Formats: sequence, C-alpha cells, structure tokens
Amino acid sequence: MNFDIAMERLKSEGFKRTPSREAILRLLEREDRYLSAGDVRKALADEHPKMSQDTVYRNLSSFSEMKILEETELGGERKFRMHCDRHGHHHHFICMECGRTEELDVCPMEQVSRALPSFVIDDHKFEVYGQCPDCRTAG
Amino acid sequence: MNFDIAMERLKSEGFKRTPSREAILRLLEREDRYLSAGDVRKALADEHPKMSQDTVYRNLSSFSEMKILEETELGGERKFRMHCDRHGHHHHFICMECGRTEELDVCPMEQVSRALPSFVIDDHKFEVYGQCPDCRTAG
DNA sequence: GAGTAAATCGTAGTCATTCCGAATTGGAAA
DNA sequence: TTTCCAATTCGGAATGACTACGATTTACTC
Repeated sequence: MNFDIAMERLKSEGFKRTPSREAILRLLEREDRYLSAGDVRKALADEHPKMSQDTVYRNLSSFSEMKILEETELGGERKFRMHCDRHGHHHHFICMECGRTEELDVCPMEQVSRALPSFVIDDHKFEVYGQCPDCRTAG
Repeated sequence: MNFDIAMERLKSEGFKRTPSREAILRLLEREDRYLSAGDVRKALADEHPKMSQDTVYRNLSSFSEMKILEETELGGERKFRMHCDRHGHHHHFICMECGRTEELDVCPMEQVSRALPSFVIDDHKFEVYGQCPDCRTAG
C-alpha cells in the first residue's frame, strides 16, 4: 500500500484529509517497517512539533482498523507498518536491531484447522525474530 | 511441569521456598492456562491478602526465566502458564473466552529457516486465537 | 538459636496508552 | 466566497501494567 491509495481509502470512508494524517502516512510509507507511536512522534518532531500524542495514537488505531496499516505487539508496545499488499496472506520476519521486515509466505494454519476441527479459529499470529543480513555483517 | 518439580527446580537454583512462591505455583498448576499478574493477585486475594504486586511480578518473571513457566504477551499484558513438558517444542491455541489452551504440534520454522538462509533467527511466536468447543456450545 | 543474604512489603515512579473538555479546522452547503 | 458544523486536534490529566527502592521480615546455614 502506498500513500495515495491510503488517502483514497480515507476519503472513501469519510475521513478528512489533515496534515497530521498526511505526515503519519508519508512517514510510514517511507520507513516501510514497524514503528511505535513514540517512534512516529519523534520522527515528526521537527516537521510537526505540536502534534499531540492523542492524535498519533488515534490515527494509528484508525488506520489499523481500516487495514491501511498492519499492527503487532512487540516488547510491550503496539507497532504499526504500512500494509503489505504484494501478496495476500503473509507473515513477517522482524529484525530486532533495525526493524527491517521480510515477508514470509509460509503459514501452517491449514494444518492447524485440520487438527482442531471443533474449535472456532478467529485469528493467529506468526512472527520470526532475529537479525537481518545487513545488521549481522555490521555487528 | 507440576508443582513438585517446580519447587525442586527452585531449590536447585538456590531460590528459597516461600509461601508466596508456593501459592503462585500451586495456582498456576491448578489453572493450567495463561494468567496475568493481575489474575494471580486476584486469585490469591483471599489466601494471601497482603502479597504485594512486586512479589507477584518478580516471581513470575523469575519462573519464566528459568523455564518453569511459559510466557506470552496478549492484549497488552504479560501472561504466564505452567510450562508444558509433555512434548518438546510446541505452540498454543488460546481460547479468548476462558483462556483454555490446546497444544499444537505444527511449526513451520524449518521452512522459514530454509527461506531465509542469510538471516539469524533468534526466536519466533506462533499462536492461534479463537473459541474452544466448550465456550462455543455454551455461547 | 544467631547471623545473613534473600525475599517481601508498601509505596512511589515510569512508561505506554486512553480519556476529556476546549479550541481548531476541513469540507460540504448556502 | 462565506458560513457552518461535525470531525479533528490540542493539552493535559487519568489509567493501568509494570518497575524500582528503602525498610522490614524471613528462610536457611552454621
């Protein structure tokens, strides 16, 4: 997903186009990795010094609800990244040093569904953590 | 893992046997599902009304570090359960209503390792969320 | 039974997140 | 363009999970 498609989505759902929303989405498009609300505030501190935390949190949550962003919970924080739309369902490798992510195609949910026929399955989480090649050679 | 083995483990690692630790481990053995620190405090409120939160958090963390407990992060909270030792490596289905867990044998990490040969993989998380058969029929 | 390090208590502090009332603003309608 | 109003933002206070810490108590050793 890119900035323009995200803004279109906002408009079509009746959301207003505000400088805050533009800045947040432009940042996430540029970074292409998981950022916390705090990361977003820091990154926008120069450009938008008086954007309140309420604004950051509220918008990140809204964007996540409407699938503009992907969200995870990591190290006690909610983190957000631009929604990947190259493939359909996917998971991520996440570099714990730089935050870089790598899409994974494998997902074992079919096997799980077969193994738990009498359970209702609503959601699942599969994430792999480690060090990306760049950080490995740099370290 | 059961209470007695857990207490042995504590002793062998130089930890003292205290009423708090006994109560926490007995509770987790009995419940056999993920509990938050708050859940533990509430459950022990009658029996140990003055157990401080410091004690609960510190012990849960210690137990998790020494693999007496398994830990996950769910809904913005750290949650703990007695370590399953029936199988080796495994993951869990977690019922979002009652907290019941079901062990899963499937794990796609071999495929992931092959797909990311130049990445260092330190950890991973795979969890399935939904409704267990009991809660489904009850609802 | 005495001594000591570990454990606990009570409380205050931190940090991410949410809430709320007042002020501002985007965008539709006049 | 101007008006208008609900949506949005601001600023700051409140919440809730978790951590830190000095003072007190306690489990275990000798």
